[in-house]
Amino acid sequence: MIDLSQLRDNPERFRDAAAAKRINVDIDQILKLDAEHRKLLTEQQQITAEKNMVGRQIGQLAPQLKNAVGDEKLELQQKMKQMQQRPTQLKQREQELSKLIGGIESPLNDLLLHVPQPPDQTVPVGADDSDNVELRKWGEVRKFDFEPKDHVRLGRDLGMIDIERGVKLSGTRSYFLTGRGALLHQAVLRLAFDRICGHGFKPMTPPVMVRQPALVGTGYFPLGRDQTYAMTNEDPELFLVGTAEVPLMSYHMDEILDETDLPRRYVAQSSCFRREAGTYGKDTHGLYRIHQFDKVEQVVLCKNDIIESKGWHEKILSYAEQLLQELKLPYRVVDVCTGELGQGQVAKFDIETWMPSRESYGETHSASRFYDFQARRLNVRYRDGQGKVQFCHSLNNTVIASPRILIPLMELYQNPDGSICIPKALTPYMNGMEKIDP
RNA sequence: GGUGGGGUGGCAGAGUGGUCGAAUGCACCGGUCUUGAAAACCGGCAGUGGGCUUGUCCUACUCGUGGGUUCGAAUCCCACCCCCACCGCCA
Repeated sequence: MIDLSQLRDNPERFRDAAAAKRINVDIDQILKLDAEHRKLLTEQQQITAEKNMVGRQIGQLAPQLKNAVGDEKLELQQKMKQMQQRPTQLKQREQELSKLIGGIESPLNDLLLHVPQPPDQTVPVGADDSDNVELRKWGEVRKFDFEPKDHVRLGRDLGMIDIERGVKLSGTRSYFLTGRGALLHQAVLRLAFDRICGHGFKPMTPPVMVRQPALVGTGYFPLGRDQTYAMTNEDPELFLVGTAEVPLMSYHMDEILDETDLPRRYVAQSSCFRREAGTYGKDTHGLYRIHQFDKVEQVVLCKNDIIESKGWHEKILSYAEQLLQELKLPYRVVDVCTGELGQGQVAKFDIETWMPSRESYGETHSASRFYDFQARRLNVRYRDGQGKVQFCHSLNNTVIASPRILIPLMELYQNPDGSICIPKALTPYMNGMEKIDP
């Protein structure tokens, strides 16, 4: 959620943001409704104030009336009756206004939920991923002196992946990980979890079914609703999360933290569910784009301070990089351009890992910074040193997402004989196994 | 799934129609006292929105949520959400 008073002061900034992020929202309509809303609100509040005042006077009279006798009692009764007329008159107009106000608030709130957070000044301007700016590269891209197999082939030959049976049960973009495939998947997740805990993140196991407020709060609703699986039999409706970011960020919903509690750092592994609506025919091969996967996610809640936010953004990015370096997977970091930013993101760094079968770097990580966008929607605040209540800043990044990370892992570590070496970092998590032989 | 009880400030806990946004205690902050600390005492201590005369200002809303009754609702009525206890079922 953006700050409405900021939008009033500088609507142009939000019009530009909407254009840059290609989000369709009528800023002028918001300004119009807001002005109307405040006008009616003021009128209504004046009426309510008068009504309340008379009510209070009656309240003072009531005990007197109780004790009074004879003429005095009659007099007071009459006075009371007379006084009671005024609030009744006022109430009609008050209710009229209340109806009008309600009629404005719902479309206004709906529009406000669509307004994007403006990107940070430093973000490269652009329309799509071709405008993303590469910041750095790490590692040597492996040149094969034999014909390499892709992960689907490797997975089938080594009994690690069974896509056919996954599809048989659950339809397109579904899969089984089998045998050593399932082990490798668990190993890489556990390594990631342990490493990030080592950086001071609190391990969590969150719910993956959430109610709507968590999704609205984190900014996935209303705009991303069609990407989310809904359990419509439940009342209230439950949704499967697409990332542990949703429950982790919502953990402190409607709370006021103490400044000394910040920063809050959490990590969770969760299954992630994504409908991938509108991607028919895109990335249909293998385990790149699938409906269900597992991910270790890191989130940070920090003070309302831009410098500090940026610092955390760099840090959570570096934690992911360290992990890829430990796994010796070549990657690059890109500064994602304005057109590719989500509604609430002010800046985003993606890590793309080299995937031989795609002959390109493919996105494996995404580190986002929101400033107070999510905290406003989730109402996550803290009391600062001066006792002032402020919205937190929030950030998140992938630590590892699997099986997508198995694509580079399997393809880059393959040998001419069809076997796969297991990276040193993973062997302890594979019960000492160093190689996956045919 | 069934039955019963209950949701009040950071926490505990009073309040069952009338200046109640709410007693009291704890916690917290400031002060007095003290060499210092503790104790004691004094004072402060919710959030959000609107207005303009931007003030130690006015005002509205908030006692789980949303409606209703009433001149007036934390208090009465209805619906929903949640929690607790017991029973049934169960990984």
